[in-house]
Amino acid sequence: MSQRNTQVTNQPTPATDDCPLPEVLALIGGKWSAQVLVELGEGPRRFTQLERAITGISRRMLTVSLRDLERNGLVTRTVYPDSPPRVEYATTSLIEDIREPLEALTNWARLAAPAITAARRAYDSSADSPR
Amino acid sequence: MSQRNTQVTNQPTPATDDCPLPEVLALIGGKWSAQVLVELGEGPRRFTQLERAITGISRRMLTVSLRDLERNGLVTRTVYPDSPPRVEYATTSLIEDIREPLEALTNWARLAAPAITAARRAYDSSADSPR
DNA sequence: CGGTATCCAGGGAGATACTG
DNA sequence: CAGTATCTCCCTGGATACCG
Repeated sequence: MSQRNTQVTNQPTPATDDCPLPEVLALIGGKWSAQVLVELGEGPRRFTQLERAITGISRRMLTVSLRDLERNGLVTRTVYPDSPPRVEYATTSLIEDIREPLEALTNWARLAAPAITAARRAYDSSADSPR
Repeated sequence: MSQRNTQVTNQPTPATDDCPLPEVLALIGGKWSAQVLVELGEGPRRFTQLERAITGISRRMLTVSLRDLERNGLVTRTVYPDSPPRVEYATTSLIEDIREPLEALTNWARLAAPAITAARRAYDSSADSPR
């Protein structure tokens, strides 16, 4: 008898339950995943290409991010039996449909950045003491 | 040389590429922020309203999320000097412009969910042998 | 009602070293 | 070139208790 949860949520359906937005953000919300996707959006890239394009990323985190994206079907990994070894990463068709929303978000970020900075400053100086 | 530095922002911010997508995701990429925004998108809400609408959130995390969103100028907090105390949260105009991209992402999530699940299953079963 | 304060577990992420 | 393997740090987020 696997009883779920002893919570008293007898409400029908909370509006946020069927909202998969947090799950999307979990997919690409990692520190580097978004940048990897953006870079791969330009076209297929090799490992070291990505490593050099994304400032500050380590080999490990690049690997982890790529594996994660690959696991979720967002990028493909193709190994060419060359010497030296050559591996190419590319976005899948799954990505195509979020390119535009993602670009919209990026665009929004550029426009909203000043306001956000101002809001932060105002909040930080009024809420409590600096330092 | 190829210094394309036109801004006077001498902040110690991590000078990533000129792609602010990661920063957007940092704004709303928390576990609950997105759901709070979605809920507030329906209209102004009180604290306990939010707490009950968002299944699984704790008081602390709701407070933290709201404070964070408020600090970044994405939501407002209005205290009415009533008894019992009454506090209302609402989205700011900053949010208006990302409502649509966010909804697009949500929509994409619904459509892509099966493919993602399948990709995960395939990856997990083919990557290597369990055990 | 609308929060804070405190403690604690888990994992995201960095640094470093080694490998086919 | 394209990764793994550890080890560690620290931040996020959960649980609980208390406060104005």
